[in-house]
Amino acid sequence: MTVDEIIERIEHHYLTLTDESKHELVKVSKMLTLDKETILVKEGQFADKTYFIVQGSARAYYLKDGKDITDWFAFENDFIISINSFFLGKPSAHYIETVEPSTLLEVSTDDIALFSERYREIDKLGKLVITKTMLQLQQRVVSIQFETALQKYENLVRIRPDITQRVPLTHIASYLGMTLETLSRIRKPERRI
Amino acid sequence: MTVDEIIERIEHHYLTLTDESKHELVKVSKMLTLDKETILVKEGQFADKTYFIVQGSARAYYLKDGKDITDWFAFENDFIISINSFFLGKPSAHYIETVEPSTLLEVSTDDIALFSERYREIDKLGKLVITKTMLQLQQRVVSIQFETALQKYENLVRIRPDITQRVPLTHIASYLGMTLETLSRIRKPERRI
DNA sequence: CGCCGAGTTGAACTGAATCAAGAAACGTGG
DNA sequence: CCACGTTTCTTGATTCAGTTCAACTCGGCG
Repeated sequence: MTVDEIIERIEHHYLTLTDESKHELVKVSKMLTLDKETILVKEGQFADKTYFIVQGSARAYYLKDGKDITDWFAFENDFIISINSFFLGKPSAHYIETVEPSTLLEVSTDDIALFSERYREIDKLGKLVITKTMLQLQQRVVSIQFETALQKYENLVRIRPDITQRVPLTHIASYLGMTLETLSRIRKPERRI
Repeated sequence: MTVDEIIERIEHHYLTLTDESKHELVKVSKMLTLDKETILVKEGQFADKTYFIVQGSARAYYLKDGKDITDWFAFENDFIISINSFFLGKPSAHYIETVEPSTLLEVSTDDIALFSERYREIDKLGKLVITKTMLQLQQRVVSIQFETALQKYENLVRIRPDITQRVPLTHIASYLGMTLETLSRIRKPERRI
């Protein structure tokens, strides 16, 4: 898969870009093929890259009292960045790593900023990504707050049925805000197949 | 306070607008003075207005099994909308009402959409508001997920010390995802003053 | 002055956490 | 291709934070 084809996929999933901005994007985009568990961003680092997931998956996580807490998953056609580093210019509070062997598109944050100023559609693309993220977070707040462990798990599986095949349960448990033991117990009754 | 002055306040808190876009905004903005507990948006309604809070406060809430659950507060210089209606064009899942007697600026969503296309700064203003909301939601997920009831309450009070003076405890409790009884118990030990 | 909604307090209950073992799956080298 | 060690997941017993249900207090308002 070429960078051009990937940009087309971004257009397909988000919005159409002008030829000029697309051309500029292609020039600064780098395709990466990585093993699983490859760290893209470390805590404390200024996250100066934005990643688009072509194939595979990644997660953002942080350490809370030594425990690894996942707080975002990204799959095919998702973007992933360290949001507080990107938007607040602060050192990243998160690590970001691939979960599966993955193909990613990497663009430097500086280029994104430059192109957002220069090309309105790139700015709109950013706005669209942020909007989707915001709506997803909103849903997540509701889900965390008033659903039982089982409901939260079922919700996640409904939205992303293949997640249990692709991501270790530990990460799913911490993402859902429960212990691995609880997740295991919840899953048991429905482990047909 | 005039509409012009309010627009200046928006500029001060968000970003500078061009004279032209400001002028257009003033033309379509309406100032409202409302009693407390005035409903601005009803569930099921297409939320076709955006509100900026000049003075006072408002909240977005929904009914879950008949119970009133607050999921957003807005105070001076905040915007408040029904996000799923605004961004997904769906009927609102939320009610929005004033909490205190309030002064609001009202702009129709159609005008916002029009101006966002026409004036780049308006689009950027929207992006900025969404970005801030996203970051706040992100923080909230972390807070809900791994903090005790006491820590969540203390966090909220740290960010917004006057909230307990301005908003009934029932709303604060549901916003924090706990019962009123729990909130009451938590507050007791520190109810000095 | 008495009522009513908001907040408080108490006692029993419960969903999930914690701590502690085990079982299964996985991959690495012989 | 199998044995061994490591990591991932499961299961069990106990504990605990927060819920639920119920009664009570307080302050404001008609």
